[in-house]
Amino acid sequence: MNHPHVETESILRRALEQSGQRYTEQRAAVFRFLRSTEAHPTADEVFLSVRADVPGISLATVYKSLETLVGCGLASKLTYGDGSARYDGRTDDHHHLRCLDCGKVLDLVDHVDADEVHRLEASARGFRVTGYRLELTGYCANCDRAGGAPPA
Amino acid sequence: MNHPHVETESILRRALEQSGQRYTEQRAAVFRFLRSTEAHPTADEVFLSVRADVPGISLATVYKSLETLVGCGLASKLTYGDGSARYDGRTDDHHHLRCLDCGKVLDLVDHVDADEVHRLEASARGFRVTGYRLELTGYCANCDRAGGAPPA
DNA sequence: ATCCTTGCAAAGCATTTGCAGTCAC
DNA sequence: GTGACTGCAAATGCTTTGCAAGGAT
Repeated sequence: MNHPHVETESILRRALEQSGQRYTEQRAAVFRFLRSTEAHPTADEVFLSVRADVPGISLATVYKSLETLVGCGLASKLTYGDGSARYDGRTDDHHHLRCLDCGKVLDLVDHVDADEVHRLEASARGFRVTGYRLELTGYCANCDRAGGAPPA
Repeated sequence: MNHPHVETESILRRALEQSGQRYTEQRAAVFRFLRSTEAHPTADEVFLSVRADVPGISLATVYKSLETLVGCGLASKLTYGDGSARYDGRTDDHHHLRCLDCGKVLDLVDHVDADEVHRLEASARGFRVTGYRLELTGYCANCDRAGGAPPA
């Protein structure tokens, strides 16, 4: 943690090299921004923020960069039905809370118990399980307070 | 289970009445088809199948009908990143297996233990949880056999 | 020098919408 | 008879693509 910027840059360089791709200012800026936020931004939000670092960047390049990062395992794409995809710079195994009112996505700081996961895998007969995704839905503190939410 | 068609029809009539909406041949055909399959079809697949019952139906009407059914709680919408949404006529609480190769969605005949769910809810501080969604990903018997899948 | 990447504009695809005619109640 | 629903076509919104110019190795 001594040189966070340098470390981030070399992580990216290494990952790109491994797949025969090139290090560019645009990809670096997108990667840096994703690492700096917990807001799970949409492609457009990434675009708007990254323009501060790289003024001429285009939305198409942001999409391409995000796809590249996901392909390298440096980010993940979260897809919900409503509107656009969101991107997450965290690569460790974790899960999400999603507000049904404002659409905000929060990190869940807990895991499904490993035994429970194995039990579920066992009931998936004839299917080779390689991963899982869990999402709790409900209402965030802000929207709950606003009273826009049914009491379930 | 003596008159499955009749029962299906009255379930739909009742649900529509409750929300001030009308019973139509198109909605009935979409509902019947969703109930008859476990294939988790896309809107387009629903459209193609339902045309056998209601030749003149339009894709827009299929979309509207599916939305109506979801709104009445008679179906649910499954959204993954790849392409189009899928619809599920089952309304009981259950989860899914999704093949990363062919995209097929299967039902998981098991639940997350209730205690485990409560434990996770408790770690979602400041967030009122109203539901959750779990999806196991991997490779179905067909695709696994075909060898198109990395060994994890 | 090679060939990957960018930015632009246009295309693509799933889904939604506006509206006149039709139908359920 | 009234208001909701259908079908058509056009529109929308997110994302991807083709291509010429520029940049990384």
